[in-house]
This record gives sequence, C-alpha cells and structure tokens, in this order.
Amino acid sequence: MNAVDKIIDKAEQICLNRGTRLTAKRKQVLAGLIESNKALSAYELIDFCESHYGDTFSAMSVYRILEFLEEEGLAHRLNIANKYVACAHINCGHTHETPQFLICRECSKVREIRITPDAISNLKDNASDAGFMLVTPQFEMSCICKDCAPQQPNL
Amino acid sequence: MNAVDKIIDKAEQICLNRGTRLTAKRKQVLAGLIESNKALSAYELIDFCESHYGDTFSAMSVYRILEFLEEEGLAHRLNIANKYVACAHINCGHTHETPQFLICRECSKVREIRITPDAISNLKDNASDAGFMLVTPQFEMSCICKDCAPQQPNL
DNA sequence: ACGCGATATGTTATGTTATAACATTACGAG
DNA sequence: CTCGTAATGTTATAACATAACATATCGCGT
Repeated sequence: MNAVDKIIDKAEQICLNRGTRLTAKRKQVLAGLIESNKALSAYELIDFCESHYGDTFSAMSVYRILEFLEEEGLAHRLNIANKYVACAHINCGHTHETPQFLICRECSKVREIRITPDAISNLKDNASDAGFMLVTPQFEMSCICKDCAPQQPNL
Repeated sequence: MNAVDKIIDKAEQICLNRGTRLTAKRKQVLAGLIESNKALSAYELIDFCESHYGDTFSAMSVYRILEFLEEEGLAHRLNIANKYVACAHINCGHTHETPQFLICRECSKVREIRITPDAISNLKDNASDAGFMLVTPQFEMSCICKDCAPQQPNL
C-alpha cells in the first residue's frame, strides 16, 4: 500500500468516526489533491481527476466535495489563491490548530506550518485593539519556494 | 473642501510627483472607495460610482483603474475577500510599510493597521525555515468588527 | 428482502470575478 | 498642430462559484 492510499485510509477512518462517508468520488478528489502535491483550483482538480482516474467530475460535484472535505478537516481552501489543498496532517495525530499556509505564487506548492500560540495571541490582541475580533481560521502568505527562487533573481 | 476632496487632492499630488495622472475617472473610482468607507468588489464599486457620480463605468475600466491605483499605492486589493479598499494612509505622511488588514466578514469594513517589525521578521523566519521566501505585500485577516459582533452572539 | 428517508451525485442554468484583444479618444511634448 | 503615448471604450470570453431541482445510492427498520 502506497503513501497516498495510507492517507486515504486514514481519512476514511476519520470520516467513519465522525459518522460521515468518504465515498468513491470523495476519495478520488482527495487523492487528486494529495497526488498533485500542490494547490489546485477546482477546475484544475477536475482535469487532474479526469485524466488520472478516468471518471467524469462536474464542477458542481467537485465544489460540493471540496466543501465536504473542508468540513471534515481533510482539505483547506486557500483564499488568497482561490485554490484548494489537501490537509498536510491527515496522517499525523496532532489536533488541527490554526494553520499557516506558505503558498508559492509560482508553482502553487504549499507548506502548512503551525503558527506559534504567541504569534496568534499577538495578532488577536492587535486586532482587538482596533475593535476587530479575529475569526480567520487560518493565515495565508504568498511566498516563493526554494525551487522557484532561482528564476526570481531580483528577490 | 471636505475630507474626501482633501484626500483626492493629496492623491493627485502623489501622482504628479510620480509622473502619473489621476484622471477624472480615476478620481471618481478612488472617491468611491473612500466614500463607501468599506471594501467593495469591482462590480459593487461600479454600482456605487454610477449612482453617486452619474457616469458610466465599464468593468474593464474599473479593473484597469484599480490596477493603476494599486500601483500608485492609493488602493489595495484584499485577496481573501476579492474586494478593493482605499489606502488608509493617503493623507498621513508615513511611508507605507507592510500593512495588515482586518476585514469584517459581515460588513466589509476594513482597518488597515501596521504590523510590528518584530512580527514580520518572526513570520519571515518561520517561512524561511520551511524553505519559502515571504513575498506577500500585506497580511489579511478575516474578522468581525465591533458593530457586527452583537449579531454574532456565539463568537 | 423491501421500502423509506436521508445522503450523495447529476444536470442545467446562472451569478460573480477577472482578463484578453483590439478600437477610439484625449493629452502633452516638440 | 501633429505625432506618439496613455487612457478609455467595446466586445468577447475565461475563470471561479452557487442555485435549484432531478435522480441515484445507501443503510436502517421492519
């Protein structure tokens, strides 16, 4: 059993425990996100799944499935990029705290790291001082990854 | 001369100094962003400007003008909301450092605050450790503002 | 095993956000 | 005043997302 299958299996268990079902289509969509190894737009994901799994995926279905995967904590929507990415922590036990996404603006590769509690409370305090309550479930930053950096000499 | 006119005047000077022109249409679009007092989508901005300034604005023009205003540092694109907001610091002299936007997800009111250099370098270091170079020109957070909070008792 | 309600997916249409490509107009330096 | 550049107009279309309703599938209780 390969690494992706293991993650899918784990995801299926997570769904079972929560009383939801990781159906065949949902598995394919999640597998697409994992195998592509980067963030994809809904329509890129459709192309990826259709070419890799030889099945058809309507935009509507994919959006619904993405919504489901988000609710289950198996995928994340990256708002600054209008793209979707598999959760990096399906397999590792730790509970999902406020994540920070580093998104390569060139190749859409994503690193999901954890933000330190200190940094969060700092941000919350600043917002609070300005009369705003932080509700953002995640932080997203536009970056250039190591692989893309050489092509960007002026950075 | 009212407050908005003063800001527009200042914006015009900024453009002059940079060898660009704040044309009539550009003034109207910028004024719309300032007067609406919140973030607007391009199409909301069109409606606002057409109803307030009795002129027509094609989507294409507005997108071009927004691009211009961003280049001049007079407006900002809020990626997490797909909306646009006037720069809060057109009138105050201080140089524009990495801004942090607190965006009310209910009413689109925005506070543009400055992020502390400490916090920035912290974020940069974290990204760097993960092999990503931070290039984000700004940070955006989804919030609930004081005015909208009472309608959200469970927050 | 069967039928029923709930969940999931299919289908069609449409709304929203954004850009491409080319035409026309306005502006300002020489 | 004319010529090149910058700005705006116009039309078309791409890219992202959701609404509304139809059909199919699943699993539970009998």
